[in-house]
This record gives sequence, C-alpha cells and structure tokens, in this order.
Amino acid sequence: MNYEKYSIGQLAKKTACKVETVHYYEKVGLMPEPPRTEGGHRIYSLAHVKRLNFIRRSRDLGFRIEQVKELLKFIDEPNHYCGEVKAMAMQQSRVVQEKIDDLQRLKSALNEMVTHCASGDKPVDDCPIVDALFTERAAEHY
Amino acid sequence: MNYEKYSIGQLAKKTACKVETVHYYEKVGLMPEPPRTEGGHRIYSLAHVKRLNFIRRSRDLGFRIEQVKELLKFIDEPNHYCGEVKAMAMQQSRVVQEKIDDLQRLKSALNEMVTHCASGDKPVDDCPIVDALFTERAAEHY
DNA sequence: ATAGAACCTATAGTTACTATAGGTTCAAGG
DNA sequence: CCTTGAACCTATAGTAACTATAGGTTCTAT
Repeated sequence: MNYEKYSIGQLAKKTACKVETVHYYEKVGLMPEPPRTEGGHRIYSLAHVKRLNFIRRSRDLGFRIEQVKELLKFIDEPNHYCGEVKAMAMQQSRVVQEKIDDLQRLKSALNEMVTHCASGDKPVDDCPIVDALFTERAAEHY
Repeated sequence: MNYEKYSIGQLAKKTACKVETVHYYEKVGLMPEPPRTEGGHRIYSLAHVKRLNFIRRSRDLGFRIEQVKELLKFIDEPNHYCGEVKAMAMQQSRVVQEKIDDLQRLKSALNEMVTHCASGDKPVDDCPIVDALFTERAAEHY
C-alpha cells in the first residue's frame, strides 16, 4: 500500500486543481475534512488524490456539483450498481447534445447575419446585422 | 411616428424580458435611465422597446454584456461602420464553434464510457465508468 | 534562529441575472 | 371621492462554481 501523505499544495498539483478549489470542495461537502497536523495544516492521502481526480474529471465532463455528489454517493455507499452510474452518464450525454444543438443554431444565425453583410463599409444604421438584432423576437416568447 | 408610452411591465412583456432584468440592465448601463411619472414610475417609448430587443437578441446569440455594450456603442455613436459589427459577429461565431468542439469531445468521452459499461448489473466498484472517472488526468494539465 | 514559502480562515468579487422584503403609486370599481 | 389590489419602487441577498484578497500562522530549509 501507499501510505504517502500530501499537503494541500501537493494534492492540488497532483490533480491540476487550485488550493482554493480544494478548500471550496471541502466546504460544499465533496471532499471530506482530512486529518490535520498539530499546527492545523491539512494532511491528505492517496485516497484523497483519487477522490479529487474523480471530482475534477466529473466536473470536466459537465456534471454539476450536485450531480457529482450523487455519483460519489454511489461510491461511498454500499449496495449501488453500475447501472445507476450508466444512467447518469447517458442522461448527461443527452444534456450535452442539447447544448450542442443550441450552439449550432446560434452559430447558424450568426453566420447568416455575417453573409448578409457583404461589404462592411456601410454606416452602422444600414448594417443588416444591426438590423437583424433589432428585429422583434418570435411570438412564442410572449 | 409612434409616441406610445409603456410602463416597465409593458416593456417587459413586449420584449419577453423580466421587469427585474430591465432594472438590472439599467443598473449596468445597457438601458438608459428613462423619464419618470411624478410618482417615480419609469416611462418607456418605442425606442426603448427596440433597444431592449437588440440587447435580448444579442444576449441570446451568446454575446456577453460587455460585448453588447460595444455593439450598442456602434449604434449610439456616429462614425461607425458595419464592418466593425461584422467583425464582432464573426469572432462570436468562432467562439461558439470552439464551445461546440469542446462539447463534442465531452460527449464522445461520455458515450465511450457508456458503451464500455455493457451490463449495468455489476456493483459500483467494478463499473468501468467509475473506473474511467478515477483515472488520472492528462499530463498536459500539470 | 530566521527567512520566506506554504498554509490557515474569513470575506468579497465574478457573471448575469432572479428573488425577496418592505414600502409607494397607479388605475379601476363602487 | 375613496378604497383596494395590482404594479411599481429601492435595496439587498441569493444563485453556480469558483477565484481573489487580506491578514495572520506554521512549516521547512538554511
């Protein structure tokens, strides 16, 4: 076994995470309160490194903090099955796809505006982009 | 000309924007301080409706508030040309494309994890998704 | 022993709003 | 004219997920 101990700075470096972020994760309950030195400095072990890696990777994949808490619950508590984790990953994949769709629409709108604006040497009050932006929004919003 | 006057509530309804958001836009300098009734209620005109539509549409297209301020400057100040607006729209389109690319990578990672997790009936400590999440992150992050 | 890096806590700032509290004004009905 | 209740007013706090700052303490290496 690896019984190496780490300071918060070493933990942060190993996980590409800032020290302040570790403090934050502790405050919101993602990271446990670790043992301390006599002087009050936090002492971490390899288990903490792994846990923080898990948190960071989950966050990178777009899971919100509350979702990461759920994922961690699956791990911290016994009697959970892989299927629960799989369901969350699939759900997250769908959420991400929706965001992609949104952004695609957005980019199309921008590109369309740009192509309508051929010259660029017109004064602003004659600009088709500005014009498009002034247009009233769809009725469904009312 | 249309000299119709609107209360803040009517303005909000016409632009699919909340009253509090109009207050906020005034506070951060996107909307001007409008004239008031004797009792202190704000009075808006059609120009305000158009301006707020412009702001909302720009925000919907992903422009940040500071960028919307720049766009409005082009309109509020004389001697600006369509090309400046076009450049901002093109830049914004690139930013959006980058976000799309990021999300695509993210979704691929999620989908890969899901396909590796065939059964779902394994206990969590044997789950390939959990496993992947525990994996250390790429060296470039260090 | 001491210097300075790393750590500690608590608080404020970031973005773009949204929500709340507690009070005032407006418009419509009686 | 008076009342009632919706709409308005200001100021402040809350949201997500951190980041940054201030002011003080501890650790580590010389």
